Amino acid sequence: MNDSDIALRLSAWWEAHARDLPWRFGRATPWGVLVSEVMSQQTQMSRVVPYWQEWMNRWPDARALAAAPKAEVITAWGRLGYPRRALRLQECARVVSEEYSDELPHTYDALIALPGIGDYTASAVLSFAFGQRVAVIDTNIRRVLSRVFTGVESRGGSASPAERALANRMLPESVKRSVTWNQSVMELGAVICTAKSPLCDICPIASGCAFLKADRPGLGERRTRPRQRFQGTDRQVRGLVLAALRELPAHETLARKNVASIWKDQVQLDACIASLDDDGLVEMLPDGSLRLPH
DNA sequence: TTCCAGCTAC
DNA sequence: GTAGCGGGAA
Repeated sequence: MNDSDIALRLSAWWEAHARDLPWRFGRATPWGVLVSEVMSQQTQMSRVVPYWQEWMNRWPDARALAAAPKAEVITAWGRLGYPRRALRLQECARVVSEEYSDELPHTYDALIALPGIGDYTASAVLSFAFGQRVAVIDTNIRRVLSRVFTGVESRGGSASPAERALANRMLPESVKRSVTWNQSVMELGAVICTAKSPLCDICPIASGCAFLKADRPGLGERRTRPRQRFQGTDRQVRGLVLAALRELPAHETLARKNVASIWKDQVQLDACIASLDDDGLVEMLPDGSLRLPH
């Protein structure tokens, strides 16, 4: 199977099996696509769908999100994780509505300059929302291209120059095909060519895969840096603090004694509250009570 | 345990 | 280059 065959098979597989996500198939505005990408950073799409529906229903465009109270934005982010993304998305909305007349810019340089938008998200918006020919490089595409064309697992950390070169080399010349390529390679990585248990039996390009041909060397070995434990970490404590604040009726504050009961270790708790305050996710009042920012 | 459509600050 | 950042699911 040559490169062209692989692209054709993937394209056919995409047509038949693409998940019916609500921001796909031209049903979302460019802003809606961007929101879906930000919500999907380090987060499974299946978890994103209900949040995205609710979010876009409430704030259909950048202008609407820019005008929303911070507390509502943080609350609406719910349990998606990495709540700083919510604040950055709102900052992004502010820039887009004020500097770009509520229309997302169409260039990589302008997109990547927006808060919370990095290389992946900028490229994804250009390809998926604007139909431009750009190599999209995320964890799925890195894994799939590396396996299929190099026969080895991609490594953790940021994409290497070799991986970027590979992604650019394999990107079809045709603008339209390049978009389908990005979509289908990423989708294959998400549902077939997964990290730990790839379903090679039902993979449409198994017969052209160097990784399978080599008997899947190194499958299951740890490729990323060891994860920080969650129990007892600042991340858990920050999550507990925010969860407590989200439960409050709008505009209410959490009294100091209730704040203290969130976590046993008061030193760690205070440090976490300070970092949340730094991030702009909470506000500390002089009397020691706490609330979501306005 | 690892991984998940990453970004940012250091 | 890498630590820190949530929370859920396999």
